[in-house]
Amino acid sequence: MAKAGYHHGNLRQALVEAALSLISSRGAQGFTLSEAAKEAGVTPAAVYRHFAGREDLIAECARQGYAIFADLMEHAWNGGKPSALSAFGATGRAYLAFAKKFPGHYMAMFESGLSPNRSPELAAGMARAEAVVLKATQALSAHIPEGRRPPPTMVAAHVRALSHGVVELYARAAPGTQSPFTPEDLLESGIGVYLRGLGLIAPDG
Amino acid sequence: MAKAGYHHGNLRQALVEAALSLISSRGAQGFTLSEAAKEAGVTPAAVYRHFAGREDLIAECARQGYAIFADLMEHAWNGGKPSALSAFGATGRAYLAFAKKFPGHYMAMFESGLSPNRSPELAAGMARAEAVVLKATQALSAHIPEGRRPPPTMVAAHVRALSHGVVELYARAAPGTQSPFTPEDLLESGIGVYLRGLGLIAPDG
DNA sequence: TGTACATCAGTGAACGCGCGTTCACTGATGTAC
DNA sequence: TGTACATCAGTGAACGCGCGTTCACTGATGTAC
Repeated sequence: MAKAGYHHGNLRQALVEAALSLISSRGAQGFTLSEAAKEAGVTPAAVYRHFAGREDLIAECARQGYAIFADLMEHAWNGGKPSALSAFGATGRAYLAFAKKFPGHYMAMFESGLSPNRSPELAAGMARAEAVVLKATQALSAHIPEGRRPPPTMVAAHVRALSHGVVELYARAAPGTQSPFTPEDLLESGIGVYLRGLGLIAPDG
Repeated sequence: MAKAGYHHGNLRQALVEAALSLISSRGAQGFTLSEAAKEAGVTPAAVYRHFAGREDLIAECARQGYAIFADLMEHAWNGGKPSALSAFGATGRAYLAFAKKFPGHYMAMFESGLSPNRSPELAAGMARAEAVVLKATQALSAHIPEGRRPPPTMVAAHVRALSHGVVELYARAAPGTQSPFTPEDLLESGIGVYLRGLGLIAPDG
């Protein structure tokens, strides 16, 4: 953690954090390598000691994001305890909490336009995060009345889409797209109605 | 439509169309004024005869987008005929169809980061489009059993979020985020479950 | 129909800027003896 | 403990590039007479 002098000490992570901060305020497209270097107190050329280039730095942001995201989701799911339903609700809240607390990571993961297939590490992070969501929807699926049991992958996609939509439209300080409801309320209530539609909550509950 | 020679004839609209094409392929952030000018067969400086600058050109794309969008939504809603429920489904399909058919407009409207409040014209377009959605959810609301009738603005927000999420995650040729379902199927089924949750479709329907 | 002239949509050169990336280098660190 | 040396993280200058924007200009168009 020695910070002064010629050698930075922990430049790699400092660059990642500078990049995350810039991405969250300017978007992944608007982020520049030079600015990240400057914010870390270092020459642009120094970045190339640690990353192959601009894209590689963004990819590392995404990679760390997937790791945090998957951890948070797994922790929220908690093996489906105390009940699949309540644990499912917890993962929904965790999704939104992640997006709000780590906007730079979220943007690097879902809005940077870079493919998770660009490196095995990225793909693995993505897969791990997705596995949690799928596991949760599968567990939930067992409680759905047989007649109206959509494929768990479809339920997962619905929930992902709703969550992502709430984040994009209502959880950002987006100018002009305000709403009288908090994103938390919107997601909670939206998922509530959806689960009722699946027969997982009593119609009058 | 005279196209040859020194004067272009309809440069303003040609620039808008070039911009839309570029935005849809590179994103609103990645779009450049110079490239749009080149694609329209004109010097970058010529753009300034018709637009105040880069941002103004993007804003015009968004403005035209809101107009098309509101028209499509109104047409789909069709005064709530033959039934509020079926008309509502039509507006959902229209939303997705718009996003797929006019990706440049969609991105300029919802992903460019520019505020609808930057000009009265933009704000009006936005408001008109939103009014259609709200009208539809209000009409729908009348058929919801009283006990579980959320505010229509909340229902509108849920539907918007789900639609936007489906577009962003599943309707783009997004690398690595594939799904075995078409975006159309996802939106249709997702809204179906949701409406069931509101008590608008019979539980076993 | 023909000419003079006002209008204005486009040109092309220039500007200052910040970008990503490269390169030979230099200064700090840490290890071998 | 002290010295020589290998390692390597950072510097700083340079590159070519494309950007948005400005400016004086010029060529085409259309109108008045």
